[in-house]
Amino acid sequence: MPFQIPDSLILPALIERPFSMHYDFSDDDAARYRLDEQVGFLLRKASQRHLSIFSQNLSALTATQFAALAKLCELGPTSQNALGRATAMDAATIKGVADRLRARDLVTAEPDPVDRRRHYLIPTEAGRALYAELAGAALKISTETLAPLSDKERETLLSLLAKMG
Amino acid sequence: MPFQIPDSLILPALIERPFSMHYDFSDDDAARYRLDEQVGFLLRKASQRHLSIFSQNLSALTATQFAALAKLCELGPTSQNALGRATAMDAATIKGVADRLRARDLVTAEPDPVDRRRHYLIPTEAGRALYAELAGAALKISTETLAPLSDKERETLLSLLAKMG
DNA sequence: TCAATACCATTTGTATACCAACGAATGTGA
DNA sequence: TCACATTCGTTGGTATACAAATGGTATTGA
Repeated sequence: MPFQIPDSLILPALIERPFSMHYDFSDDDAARYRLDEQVGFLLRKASQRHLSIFSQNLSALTATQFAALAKLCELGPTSQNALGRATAMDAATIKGVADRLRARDLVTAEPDPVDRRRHYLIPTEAGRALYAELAGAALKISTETLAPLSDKERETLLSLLAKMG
Repeated sequence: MPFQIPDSLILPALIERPFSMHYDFSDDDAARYRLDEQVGFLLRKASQRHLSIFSQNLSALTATQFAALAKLCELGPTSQNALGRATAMDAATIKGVADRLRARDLVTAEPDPVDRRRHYLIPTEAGRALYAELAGAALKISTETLAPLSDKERETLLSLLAKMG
């Protein structure tokens, strides 16, 4: 690690500020901000890496489509919006995902006899078979995503992510 | 928490399998798979929450646009693709982001005198001013995203995410 | 019962995100 | 010098993701 000249010697911001600032931060935020250390950037990069591993190991479906199919197989017949809530997709997003799953005959829609607004989504035989066939690969993808971490670190990461909600 | 009937009593999968499987997993992967425990799903949900906090606290730019502008202010004049690499965006993505920043006069493009393929991206005065103005909010967003965690947990999470690449 | 409210599914519009392909320019090695 | 590969920026296509608006339906409360 080479010697780092501190920002305070490089950036004249702290000197050239005769008046008080309009926000609540004591130091020069622009100088302190490091993109590579922000949690949002690290989350985005980790997600990108995961999705890359996913598509390499499971090309039949996207990660989102697999999530919807898996949850639907887990829950059984579910309305479209309810499936969206269970998979963290808003109504507009789950619509597109469900459409693409239906176009491939992995899912069908049945009108709800009680509530005429609703349509149940139901996995087809082909959908259940594909899920059963791919579940192993999906588990392997999770393992591979966490491969850089030790067993204890994996557990820690998952619990911290869950805690962040 | 009401009593939960264990899956083994509901799902006949473990009983109804007379032959060996075609893949390497000893148990019924489809029955073992829980979307809510997979790292990819947890990463997606954490990112969603972060982006929601971001847009609530900083509506002038998207998180991606702010990331590109911040990195450009940090690096100085940079070719478009190089900025994309520095911010984890591929060539097609950074193109759109740079176009939108240029449309708002936060960034300009200058031809590279040595390499006629390249254009330098350079933050304008307005771009630097906006970055300086918003950097504090961006730091606050990171803090708020990590708010459910203790100080020690925050540090742990960031280092584990960084370790995952 | 009826009006206000909430929910369901859909549509439109914008913004990432990535793949694949492309022409132009640059770099390389023999 | 010249074929080859690489890089740069762009384009077209597909797939999330979310905001906002809409029409239809259901629920609720006075």
